[in-house]
Amino acid sequence: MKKINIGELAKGADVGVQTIRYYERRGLIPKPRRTDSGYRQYPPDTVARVKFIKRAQELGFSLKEITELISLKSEETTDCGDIKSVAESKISEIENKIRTLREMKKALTKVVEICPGQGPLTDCPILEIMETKE
Amino acid sequence: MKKINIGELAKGADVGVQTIRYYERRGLIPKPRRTDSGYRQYPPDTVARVKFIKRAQELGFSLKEITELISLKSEETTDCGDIKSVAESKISEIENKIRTLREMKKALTKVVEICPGQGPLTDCPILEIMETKE
DNA sequence: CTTGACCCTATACCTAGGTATATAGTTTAT
DNA sequence: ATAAACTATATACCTAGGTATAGGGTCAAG
Repeated sequence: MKKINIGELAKGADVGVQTIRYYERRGLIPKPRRTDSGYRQYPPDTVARVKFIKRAQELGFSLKEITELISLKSEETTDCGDIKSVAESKISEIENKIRTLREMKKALTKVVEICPGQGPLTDCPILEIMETKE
Repeated sequence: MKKINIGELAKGADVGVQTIRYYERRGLIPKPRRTDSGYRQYPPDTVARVKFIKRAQELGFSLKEITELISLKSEETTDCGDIKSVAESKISEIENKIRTLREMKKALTKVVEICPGQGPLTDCPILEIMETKE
C-alpha cells in the first residue's frame, strides 16, 4: 500500500500533472491525503480511475457525464440497467452526430461531383450551394 | 440601393446583432459605412453574405475556413478547382469524424448487448470495458 | 418632449478540456 | 551543500463561436 505522487499517477495514466489537478478540481478524482509538506499522496488504484476517465472520453462521454457515471458507480442503489440506459442514450447521441455529418458529406459530395474542377468562379457550383439556402 | 441597419441585417440573416459585430471583428464581413451618428449602414446584399456564412457552417466549415473561402472567392486568380479541393478535403475530414464516431458506437453497442440490463454493478460489462484499456 | 426601440463601444462571461506561467517550497542524488 | 527534479498555489491563457452586461447616444412616434 505504498502511496504514489502526482507525477507517478500522471505518468501511469498517461496524462499531464496539470490534468490530474484539473480533474481534482472538477471532482473527477477524490482529494487525496497530503504529506506534511503538502504533496498529494495517492493510493495506486487511482491510476485505474484516471484511465477510466480517459477511456470513457474515448467512448464519447464528456467530463460532466463521466462525473455522473462515477457517482452512479458508487451509489448502492444503482442497478446495471441504469448504466445501460446511460450508454444507450449515448449511442443515440452518436447516431445523431453521424447523421448530421452524413448530410454534410452528401451535400458537399453532390457539388463536388458537379464541379468541373477548372475554370472561372462565376458559375462554381460549390460557392453557389453555399449562397443558396436550400 | 437603400442601406439597412445592423438590426435588419441580423433579422434578415436570422442571427443576433452581436453576431454581426462579431463577424465584423473576425473579418468575415466588411466594415460598413457609418451614418454621421455612427450607425452601421449595410448594402442589402450583405444579408446574402451572412447567409453564406451560416450555410458554410452547416456544411462543416469553421469561421476560420470560411474566411479563407471568402478571400478565395474574391481573388482573381482563384480557379474553380481551388474551391473544389477545399471541399474535397472537408469531405475527408468529415469521413474521419464519422469513422471515429462509428468506432465509439461499435464499442458501446457491444457492451450494451452483453449487459443484462438488471442486477448488481459488480459485473456490469459497461463499467468493465471502461476500466479496461483495450 | 419624452418614451421606447434602436444603435454605439468596451469588457466580461460562457462551455469544454485542458495548458502555460510565475513564484515558491521540498526531496533526492552527488 | 547544492543542483536537479519534483511539488505546491494562483492565475492567465488557449480554441471556437458566440452571448451578456454596463453605460451610454439616437431616432421616430405621439
